[in-house]
Parts: sequence; C-alpha cells; structure tokens
Amino acid sequence: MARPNKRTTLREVAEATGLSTAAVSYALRGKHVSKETEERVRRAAAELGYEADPIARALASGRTSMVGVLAGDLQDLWQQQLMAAIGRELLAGDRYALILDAGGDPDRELVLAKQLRDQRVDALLVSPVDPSAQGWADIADALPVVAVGDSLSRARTAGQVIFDNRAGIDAVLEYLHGLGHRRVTVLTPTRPSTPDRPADVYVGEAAGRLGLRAELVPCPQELGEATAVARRVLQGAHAPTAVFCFSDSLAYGVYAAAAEDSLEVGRDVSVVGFDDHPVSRVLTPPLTTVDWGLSEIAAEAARLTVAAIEGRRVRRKRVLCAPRMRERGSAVRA
Amino acid sequence: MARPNKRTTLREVAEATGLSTAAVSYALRGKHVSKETEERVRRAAAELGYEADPIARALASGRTSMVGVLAGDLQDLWQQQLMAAIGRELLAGDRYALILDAGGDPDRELVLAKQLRDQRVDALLVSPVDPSAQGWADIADALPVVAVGDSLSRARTAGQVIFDNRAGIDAVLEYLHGLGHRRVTVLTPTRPSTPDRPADVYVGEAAGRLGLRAELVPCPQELGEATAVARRVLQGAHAPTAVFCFSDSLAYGVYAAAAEDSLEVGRDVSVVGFDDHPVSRVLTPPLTTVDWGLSEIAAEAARLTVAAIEGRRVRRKRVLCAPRMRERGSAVRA
DNA sequence: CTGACGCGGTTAAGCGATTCACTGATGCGG
DNA sequence: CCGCATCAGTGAATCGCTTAACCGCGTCAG
Repeated sequence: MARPNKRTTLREVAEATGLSTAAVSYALRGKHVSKETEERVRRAAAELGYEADPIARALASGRTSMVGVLAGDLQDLWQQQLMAAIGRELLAGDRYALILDAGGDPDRELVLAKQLRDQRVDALLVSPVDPSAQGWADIADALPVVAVGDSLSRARTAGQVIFDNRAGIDAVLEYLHGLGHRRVTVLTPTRPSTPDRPADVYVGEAAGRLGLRAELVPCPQELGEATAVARRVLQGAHAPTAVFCFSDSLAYGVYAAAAEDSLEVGRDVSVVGFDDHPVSRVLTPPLTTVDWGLSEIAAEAARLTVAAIEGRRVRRKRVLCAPRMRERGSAVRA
Repeated sequence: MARPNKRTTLREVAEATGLSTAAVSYALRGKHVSKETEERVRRAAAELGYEADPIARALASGRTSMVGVLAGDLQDLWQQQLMAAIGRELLAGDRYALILDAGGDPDRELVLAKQLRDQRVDALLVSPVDPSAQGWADIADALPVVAVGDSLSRARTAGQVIFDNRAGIDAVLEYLHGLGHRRVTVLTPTRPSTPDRPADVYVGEAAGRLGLRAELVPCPQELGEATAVARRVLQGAHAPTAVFCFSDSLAYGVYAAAAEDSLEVGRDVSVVGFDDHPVSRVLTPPLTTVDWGLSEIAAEAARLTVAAIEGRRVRRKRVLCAPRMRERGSAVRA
C-alpha cells in the first residue's frame, strides 16, 4: 500500500524489485529487458499502484500522449460539435485531447497554442483559427500542426482537413438557382475573419456564372445579433428571395427574424444552412443544409494527427471534404 | 536572439545577468529581491524572449495556473454551452481551462480526472459526472474539486454549484398543472446515471401534491434515439397531454417525433424543456423551458474554483441556482 | 583463437524550473 | 565600536522520469 496522498515513484518500484530506476523505466515501456524482469517489474508496479508521472515524463522525454486541440470559439455550435467529435475520436485511439478555447479572440489563439506547445502535447489540432499569423511558424516547427477548417492556410502544417467550400457554395447556389431564385443574400460569419476569404470569391464566381445576384452580408454568429442582422436583410428594400447562411447558427437567426416579422421560412423566404447541425432537422420547416460529414472529418483529423505524431511524414496531406446537400423544407421554389 | 527551435532557459537568463538561477527565479516572481535586480532580470528576460517552462515549473512546484475541466459528455448540447461559458469565464480570470471530455463514459471520468490531477492542474471543475464513485476521494484530497450539476454528490468537494432541481421541477409541474394538464410524461436523461436520482423523487412528490399523473421515461440525449422514444410516448395508448423534458435536447426529440406523426407541438401536445438552449427560441413554436442562468452558473463555478485555489477554504460552499421559467409557445392549456 | 556483437543491466547526466538553508553585507540601537 | 537582525543573493538539493553511454560476459563468425 502506498502512503496516503503520496504517489508511488519509479524509485520505489526500483527498490522493491532491487533493480535500477533505469531498468524499471525500460521495463515498463517494454524495451531492452528480459521477459523475466519485465514481468517482475510489472507485478511490483501493479502491486504498489505505480503510475508514471506524466509531468516528470514530459520534462524528461518531451513527449506526452496528449493532443492539444484548439478551438477558435467554443460558443460556436459547429465548433462544439467538431470538438466533441474530435475528442471522441482521439479518445478512441487512446490519446487524450486537451481542449482549449480561444473564446473568439484571435490574439488568444496564438497564446493558447504556445501554452499547448509548452505542455508538450504531441500534436496540435486547430479548428477555425488563422494560422497565417506571425508566430505560428515557431509552433509549427516545434510540433506537428493539423488544421481543420475551411481556409487552406499558407502556414506549414502537417496536415489539413479542409472543406471543399467551392463545391459546397456551388452546390447551394446552383440548387437555389434551380429553384428559381435570382436574388440571394449570403450571410457570412464575421468571427474567424480570414483576411482573403476565398469563400467570398467563390460566391462571386458562382453567382456570375449562374447569373444571380448574391449579396454578401457579414453577420455575427451569436443568435441575438444574427437575428438583428437577418431582420435588416429581410426587411430591406431589395429583400432577397433566399438567404444562404454560411453556418447553421446563422440560419437560426434568419428563422428567428422571420418569426418576428411573421414571415414563414419555406414560403416567404428560402433559407439554406451550411453545417447540418443536429438541431436543424427539428426546426419548422427542417433546414435545408449542407452536410460535411462531421464524423468523417473528425476521424480524418484524428488520423492525420496520429500519423503526424508517429513520424510518418505526411507531406502536408490535405483531405478535402465533399459537401452533401440535405434537401429539407426550408428552401422552396421562388 | 535565441537559437532557433530552442527555448531560452532560466539559466541563460541567469548567465546573461550574471546572477544565479535562484535569483532570477525569485526576481521573475517578484519575491525577495531588490527592485533594481528585478528590473534588470525582467529586461534580460524580455530581451531573450524567456518564458518559464510550465512543465518544469509544474514538476518543481506542483502548481500550474490551469484549471482542469471535466465534461461528462461533450456531445450534450447543454454541456457544450456550459463548457464554453466556463472556459470563457476562467480565461477572463487569466487561467487556462483544460477541457477533457469523457465522452459519456462514466468509467472514463475517473481516468481523465486522474490525468488532470497528474497534470498538476490547480483545481478540477467537473460537470455532470458522478463523483461518488470509488477513487474520487483520492482526487479530492489532492486538489480542490468543484462540481457543477444537478446532483449534490456526497463526495468531498471544495464547492458545488447545483441547480435547484426541486424548485425547477415544482415550477414546471405547477405550471403544467395550472394549464390543466393531468397526464404528464417526464423524459429523463439516461446518460449520467446518478444512482439515487433525486430528481425522480421530486417529480413523484410534486405530482402527488398536485394530483397529476407523471410517468418517468428514461431517454437518451442523442436526437435520433430521443425521437424514437418520444414517438413511442406520443403514440402510446395513454398518450400524455404534456411532455416535460429534463433537457432541451430531449425536447428537440419530442418536436421531431411530433413532426413525424403530424402532431403539432403547442396544440396537440405541450412540451417543456429544462435548459434554455439558445436554439430553443428558434423552434416553432418556441420552446417553453427553464432558464438556469448559464452565465451566472459559469461565473459562480469559476469564482468558487478560484477561491478554492487561493486557499480561502470555502467550507464546501454550495451555490443554489434558481430556475426561471421562460414561457413561450410550446406549452398550452390542455 | 580472437575480435565483434548482442544481451541485460547499471551509472549518471540531464530535463528546467523551485526552494530551503545559508553566507556576506548592511543598518542600527546600545 | 559591537552584536544582531535584515536583506539580497548563492549553492545545491530536489521534483520523477528518460536515455546515452558504458560494462562484463557469453557467442559466434572468420
């Protein structure tokens, strides 16, 4: 029995077995020792309730079995889903996911990333953050960074899971066009303010090609603010016949706005989302949206991360996620 | 300039200033040194870009400025909200929140808690988990544990933020009773399976007092499964006139079920939730639910945690959160 | 027969901080 | 002018683990 409130240390196991601490250390990691002593050590360790101290281990070896996961904004419903899925996926692979939330503050992202790096996490998994900022390079060459999000950043990452935004945007706009819509408002999130914002370009291109008028309106994700913005859009002089939201939560704002103005989504105005959040199916009418395959994304991200950790130099592997339209009731013929 | 990919160490700062590492260590933490050398050290540290290595610090001092936050199940919408709020609150107080997700597996909770303890987090904040299990005692006397949830656990915690479930349940059932409902089904979550489940008792008592028939039905939180259970409830021979859900996501299942059966929530059946998730307001009809004041809960939890860390022995302080009914359109006269 | 090698282990040097115990100066009352 | 706190700073011992280097010994190819 170990003394209360005092963990058993490697040395104690060593003394118990009459071996050196080094031998015990090796033994417990199945290296370089005879089957016999390994067994002896294991038994003693179990008996004493020994578990290696991760902090000491991290200091000495520079490794942990943890993956740092950095969320740009955990308030965001989509990121919540993503984090949950990633955490689960990693846990299934016997690695702990340390989740840190930058709370929507881009400046904080880098600080937290450093914190994670200093914690000696084996890899860093970043969700919608902007790793092009100065300083990320330091992090990227200290440990593998895997990015999952919609912007292919220029930063040197070990892997990226990116959403094929062009395909998604094309699909939605073509869909709306097919339904006869010619005046579409596109609600884009303001939060992770990517500087170049390729998505905006895609919208422009698709709109031009299809011959429809697409107005881009930046909009905060927070429901109240989104609702306010949406109302302004719906009440505007040139109110669109359809609103395409770059995230489901923005779409919720449109629903709320419509309700306040006694408009009926799916009759007076069409709405399309972009995440397929579970709740979207429950709305009235159910939200037509784009499913990116959350669980595959998470699995892919986890896979990439693990691969990067295990040294298989994934040459900046990029996985492109294909969009799948989920046609439900919120978008109708114009 | 520091050599690339190699952080500056305490010793380097010491050498640069011609002081001992001890002096530098003290200086940087504003202890025991003259104003003059402190300034000198600070300048040198800044110049060399020195930042203390948290891992080494943790090993030597046993402290970090991090709070471990353990989520029972990050898939749960309510917990997602809670984690985001707590993370934000802690960050505002200049402490990092390390979030770990047990993924709904009660066995994992303890493992992760140990992991967090071994990371030397200054305190542990646990959301809906069951800290009565064997083994939690070890953790509780290694560091302060603050619990936030609805069951007042018997475990020795440094503080608890608990929801006044009795009050909430009374309020809802009285409300439904007032609307003329006499047959109510109560959907309770199966996931964090608290053994004694005081909530069930409260329901029984309130029902008895009010003279209404309340049937408890355990139900998974996951939307698909919840929908299935809800359908069974709604189609049953003795279908209730109202469904009281112990979480908003369960209520979403009822909405989905109703839609599938062409029932209209707020006309054919009344529904009441229990979280006030932001999305609930967007449903049609908007969900009548109970607001527990998420941000206050988070703030209170953070406050308690910080207090516990700073040694002010909060004698198992308990903060009770009062429920506030949000009457919206989903519950109507029977 | 000999030198190289593998095996099972040990020694000891870190990893990068914190902190206790101690040393010289200094300041000060007596 | 002396003894005694006080204060700034130093040395060295941790904290608990990893890992490179080394060592004696039996084996085996050459």
